[in-house]
Amino acid sequence: MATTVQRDRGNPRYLQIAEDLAQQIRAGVLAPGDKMPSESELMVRYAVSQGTARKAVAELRPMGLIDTHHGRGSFVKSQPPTLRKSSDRFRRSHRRAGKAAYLAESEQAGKAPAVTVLYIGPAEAPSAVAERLEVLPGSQVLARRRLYFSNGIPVEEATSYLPWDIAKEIPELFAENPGGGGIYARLEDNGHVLGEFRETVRARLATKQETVALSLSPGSPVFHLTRSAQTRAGRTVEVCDTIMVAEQFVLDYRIPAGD
Amino acid sequence: MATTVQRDRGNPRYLQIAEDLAQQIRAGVLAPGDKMPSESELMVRYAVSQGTARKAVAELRPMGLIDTHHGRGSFVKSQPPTLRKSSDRFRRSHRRAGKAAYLAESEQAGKAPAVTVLYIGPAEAPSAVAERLEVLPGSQVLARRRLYFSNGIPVEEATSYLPWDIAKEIPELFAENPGGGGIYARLEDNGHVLGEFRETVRARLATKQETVALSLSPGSPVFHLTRSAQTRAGRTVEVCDTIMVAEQFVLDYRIPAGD
DNA sequence: TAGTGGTCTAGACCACCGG
DNA sequence: CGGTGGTCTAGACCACTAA
Repeated sequence: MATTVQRDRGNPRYLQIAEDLAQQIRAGVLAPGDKMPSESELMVRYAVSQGTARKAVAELRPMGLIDTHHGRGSFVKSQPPTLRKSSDRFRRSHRRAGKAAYLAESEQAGKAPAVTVLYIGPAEAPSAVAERLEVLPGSQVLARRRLYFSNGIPVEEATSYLPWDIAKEIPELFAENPGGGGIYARLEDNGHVLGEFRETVRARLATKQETVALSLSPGSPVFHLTRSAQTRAGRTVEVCDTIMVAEQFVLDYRIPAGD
Repeated sequence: MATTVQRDRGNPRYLQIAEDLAQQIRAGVLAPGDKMPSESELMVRYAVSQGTARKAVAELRPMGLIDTHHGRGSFVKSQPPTLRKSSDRFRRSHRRAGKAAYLAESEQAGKAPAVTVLYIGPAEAPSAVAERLEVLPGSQVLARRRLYFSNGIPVEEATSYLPWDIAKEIPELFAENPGGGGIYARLEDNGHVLGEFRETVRARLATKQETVALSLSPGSPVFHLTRSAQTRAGRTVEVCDTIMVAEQFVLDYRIPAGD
C-alpha cells in the first residue's frame, strides 16, 4: 500500500493526497454515496499524521466532491441535477392558474418539492428591507419565512416582508398556505395590481448559520437574492430575501432589447 | 492584554478569536490597508498556540476581510463598493448614445474601467455555445475574449461567440474596438435588430485557472453568466460567456409582471 | 538577517454517531 | 462502547519578504 507522497517543495503532501482522492472520485473508484477512507486509514495509507490527512480531505469539501458528517465520516457527494429559477415564474397567467411560483418550477424539473413555514408574523424591518418598502427602519412589517426542500433536502430559505398596513387587510397572508397563486395572487385580489419585480443577485460564501440552516459544508457558495414587487401604482408591496444553495440553482432571465 | 478566550463547548477558541478580529475590522479599529497582528502576536494576546492563531485568521480570509501574503503578513482588505450589472445596460438608447455596456456602467460607479483584448478570431464553438447559436458543435465561429479591469484589478473575463456567416460580413467585429455602442450596435447597423437577451446565472467556486486569470484567492466564489442575444426575427446572433468575481458584483434585473 | 506565514509531527482530549 | 471527525498544543523546519 503506502502510496508515495514525498516531500516536494511547492506541492505539499496534503495537496498530493487531495489530488489523489479527487482522481479516484472522478474515475469512479469512489462512487457517489461511498464512504471516504477515514482519517486514520489515510494516515497509514500515505504515512502522514492526522493533521495532514485532515487537511487533505478538507480540500475536497470546498470542491464540492464530498460531504462530511461529524462522527460518521465523509461521503462522496452525488451531484443532483440543478433546479431552474426562471423569471417567467412571475407571469400573471401562472398565478391565475393557481400555481405558486416555487411549485410551478419544481414540478417542471421533476422534483419532489416541499415547503416548511418557519415563521409568520410581525417583525421589525431590517434597514435594507425598510428602505425598499419605503417605511422607517425598525417599523413593524409582516414577515413570512419559509424553508424549501427538493427531494427532501433543504435548498432555499426565503423571507417575505410586507408593509403592515397592507398585510393587516388580507387575512390569507397570515396563513401558512395563502391559497392558489400564492401571496401575489392575494395581493392582486385585494387591488394591489403588480407591475414589476426587481431582483438583485449576489453570490458569496455561506455564513455559519446558513451552513446549519441549509445543512451545507462550510465554504459552499450561496445566492443571495433580493426581490421587490411593485404595483402599477408604484408602491412596493413586498420584499423577499432569499438564500439559495448556489450548487442547486440556475437563474434564468429574459431581457427585452427595447429602448 | 491577554483577552479572555476560554474553553466553551460549541464555540471553539479559533472562532472566538476570528470573531473578535472581525469585530475590530468592522468597527474600524483595524482600518482598510492596516496590517493584521502577526500569528506570534496573536499567540501571546490570546494565549493560544500558533496552530490556533492560524486557524483564526484563516477564518477571515474566506469572509473577504483580509488578504494574506506569505512572508509579509495579513492586511485588512479595502472593500471597494461593488459594481452593478443592471439589465438596463442593454437598452437601445444606450447603444445609440454610443456607449458600450461595460463602460456605461463603470462610469456610473465612479470606477476607472479598462479592457484588454485577449483574443479575437475564429474558434470552434463549445457544445453549450453551439447549441444556443443553433450551429453544429465544433463548427467555426468568431470568438472575442476580453478581460475587464476596475481600478486596475481584473474583475471579469468575457468571451463572445458569433456565427461565422454573420461575423464575416461585419469587419468591425474583428477589431479590438468595434466602435461606439459595441458589437450590438454593429449588429443592428447591419440589419440584425435585437429583440431579446436571455441570461442564465450560476454561482460556484473559482477553478484553479480562474483564480490565476482573475488573481483570486482559492475558494473565492464567481458568477458564471451566459447571455444570448436574439434578433426580432428569432435568430440567436451572439452568445457571451462571462466569469465575474462574485464579491465585486451585484446583478440587477427588472421583470415585468405582465401576463 | 529577522520576522513572517506555510507545512508537518506526535500526542492529547473532546463531541458525535452508531450498534 | 468503539470509531469517527473536531479542536488544541508544543515544537520543528521550510519559504518568502523586507531591511
